[in-house]
Amino acid sequence: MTQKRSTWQKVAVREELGERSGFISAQQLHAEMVAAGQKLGLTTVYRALTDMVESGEADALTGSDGETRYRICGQEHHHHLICNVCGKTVEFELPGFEAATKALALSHGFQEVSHSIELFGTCSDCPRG
Amino acid sequence: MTQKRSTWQKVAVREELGERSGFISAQQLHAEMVAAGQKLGLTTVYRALTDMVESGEADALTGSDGETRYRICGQEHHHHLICNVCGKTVEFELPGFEAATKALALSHGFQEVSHSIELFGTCSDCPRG
DNA sequence: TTTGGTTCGATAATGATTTTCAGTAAGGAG
DNA sequence: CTCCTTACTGAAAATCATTATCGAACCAAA
Repeated sequence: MTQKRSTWQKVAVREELGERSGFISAQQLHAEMVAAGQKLGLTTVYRALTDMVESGEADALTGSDGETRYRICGQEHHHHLICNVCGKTVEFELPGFEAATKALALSHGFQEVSHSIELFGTCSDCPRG
Repeated sequence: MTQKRSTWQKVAVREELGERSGFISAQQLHAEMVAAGQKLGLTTVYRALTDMVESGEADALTGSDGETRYRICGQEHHHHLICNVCGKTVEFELPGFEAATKALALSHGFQEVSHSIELFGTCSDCPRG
């Protein structure tokens, strides 16, 4: 059976991503790793990130510009509070909301409901616009 | 100053979009309009849709597949409940939630907060998976 | 070291969206 | 109504992120 191998490339991607607190695109992450002297291919970075998302190690977030950004995160269900300026991300939970949305969806006849909740703003470290 | 002109193409896109209850991609909308006998360019459809989003006449939603889908909607603040199968969309509001998210964001030092909330599920008209 | 996979990564391909740019047509001025 | 000015149109080319190809590199183990 196909089992995953641990390579220095994958480890490097995981570490590089782990050093950040916000979301970053595959392209950008790759560019910075190359700039830092690590020789790996863009394809590999994409593969490593995709693997991490599948295994629940990272979250993927597709922005309105069509670019997908990634971030290390825990496996528990949570949502994100994201700074528009610096990209800093805070995870949070909203007790009661899960149930409320589910009830609302059911009242409209929807089943197998999932939800996507993201809050965007400017964090205290960044100048206000 | 640059003012907008009204063309039959823009009107046609607005009408075609208005006849639908769910989100649809620019490509798909264009394909159906052409199939229906209307001769207009894909570029024009993109432009018309972008204009409508800017003017608040429509909502744009970028999915995880990188495709942007559009839908006619009112200007009041609302969220969407979307069927994964047929694309049917229901608008809803969540009284109290707006305040809750804002308070949560502020407690983390974030300001100028906006949020994105989408619920996905299978509607009563579609077979469950 | 030979074998049988898995992984790498340069490059080509894909596919949605945008840009170009020359030709078309609103819509106000006369 | 006719003439302009300039936004609009749309076919084709350009972008750009992401994915597919496929031979080379690599790992574990027999």
